[in-house]
Order: sequence, then C-alpha cells, then structure tokens
Amino acid sequence: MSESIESIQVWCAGEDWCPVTSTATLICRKWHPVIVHRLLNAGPMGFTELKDEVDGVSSKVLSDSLEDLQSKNLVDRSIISEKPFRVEYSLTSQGAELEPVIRAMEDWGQNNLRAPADANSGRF
Amino acid sequence: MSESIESIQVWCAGEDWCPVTSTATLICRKWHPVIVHRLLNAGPMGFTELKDEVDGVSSKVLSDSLEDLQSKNLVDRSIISEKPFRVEYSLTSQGAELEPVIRAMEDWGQNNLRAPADANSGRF
DNA sequence: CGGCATCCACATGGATACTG
DNA sequence: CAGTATCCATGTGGATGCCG
Repeated sequence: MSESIESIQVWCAGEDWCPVTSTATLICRKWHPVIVHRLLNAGPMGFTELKDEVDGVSSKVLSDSLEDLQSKNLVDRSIISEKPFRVEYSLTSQGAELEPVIRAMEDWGQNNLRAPADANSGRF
Repeated sequence: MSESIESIQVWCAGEDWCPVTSTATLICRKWHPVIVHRLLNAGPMGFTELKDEVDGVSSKVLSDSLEDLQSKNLVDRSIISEKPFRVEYSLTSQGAELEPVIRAMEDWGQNNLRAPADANSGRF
C-alpha cells in the first residue's frame, strides 16, 4: 500500500477494476478516516491541533498518515509564513467529497457499536 | 487488530470513544469492503463463488478475512448438509447495515478514480 | 511548534503446496 | 468444494528521543 495516486489511476484503467476496492485502497488505514473526519468537522488545522483531535495517535504515525493522504491527493499541506511559521492541513476537493463515506461510517458506529450502553436500542 | 467484537464493545464504553475510529477498526482491511459489497449485491455465496467474485484474493487471505468478519459479527457462515456439503457466507443484520458505507465508497471511487478515463468529467 | 530518526513488534498479505 | 499448512515479505503502528 501507500501507492501513489498515479499508480492507482493506472490500475483503474484495467479490466477488473472495482470502485470499492480502489476506495478501500486509499482510505483503509487505521487513522485515515478519523483524520478526514476531523478536518471535515473542524476545518483546516495545524499539526498539533490535529494530533490533539485524533485521540491516541503518535506524532510519527500522524506524520506518516498525512504524508500518505497527501500522496493520494486527499489532503493539502500549506505553510503559512508567519513568525513563527505555521503549517496547515486541509482537505482537497477530492478529500472533502469523502464526506458521505465518513458520515456513513459515523452513523454505523453510532447505531451498531454504542448500542450496548444504550437502553433504548434493540440491538445487542 | 482482529480484536473480537467484545473487546471493541468494551472500548466503546470508554471516554474518548469515536464512532469513526471504531467503524474503521472493523472494516479497514484490504478486502473487507469488497467482500461485504459482493455479499450485498449477489447475496449468500459459497467460498469459491466468493473467491471468484473478489478478484485477486487468495484462498488463504479470503479465509482469514472471512474469519475476521465472523468474529466481528458482520458475516455469518452456515454449513448446508447436502451431498456434498456446502458452506454459505452471508451478511449478518449488522453487516447488511454497512450498505450505506459501501455504497458511498463505491460512488466515491466511480466519481473520483474512474474519471481520468472519461472525457465528460472535469476532475483530473 | 512541527516534525524526523531509530528501532522494534506484529498484523496482514501473498505464493505455493497439500488435504478430506 | 472449501479450505489448511507453511513460509516469507512488508506494511503499519508504537515508543522514545532529538532537532531547527
């Protein structure tokens, strides 16, 4: 994994191409959906802000994940030249279009995993 | 990963629980979304049928993935006692509820990855 | 602040061969 | 048909420490 977006696009030209597999290849990595979710909800953010939002992730892993997301054109990184300089991560237009996927994941998790603690749900 | 559904539910009782992270933990594995997709589209299937549907997966990995999906209560496995016996994989009710997630992934892939080959799309 | 360097552990995937 | 048994490669994550 961590293929470049180009190699994925080449693959997409092939015969047995599947949109589900392709999308999974891009976002099926432990922290990717949460990172996108936080950027959707709270807008552009700096590294440390993002690290605080994404509970449990380490600097190294967040850094790796962001690099992967950039290579896949889902996240943009821009350097704000102030003193001291800041870095800002945001979703690309393609990344922002992942919203339906992320929201569906959010809904499913709420309905199917939080249920055991709730009294009003029939599930579990 | 490959935690049992029980340990995930325990985790869901915690403070910093996040539905997106939780859902990601369950289905973010290379072949999981495709497997669910095929079971949604074509209904219950035997092992070999499924292997044919999921292009590129090996027996071992499909077997591992199905075992993981069963442990998470997303897929059911039933043995049909005929001669010769058959095995049938199907989605549990929870698994079936993943449909919005999978469809969203399918849509995104179609709109954002197939685009380079299409002339009528503005993207890329 | 926004990382990178290092090292390590382990989960996961892939290839091949074999079985009841 | 429906897998299991090996073995191996690598992706990915996690911990710690350091840097400009």
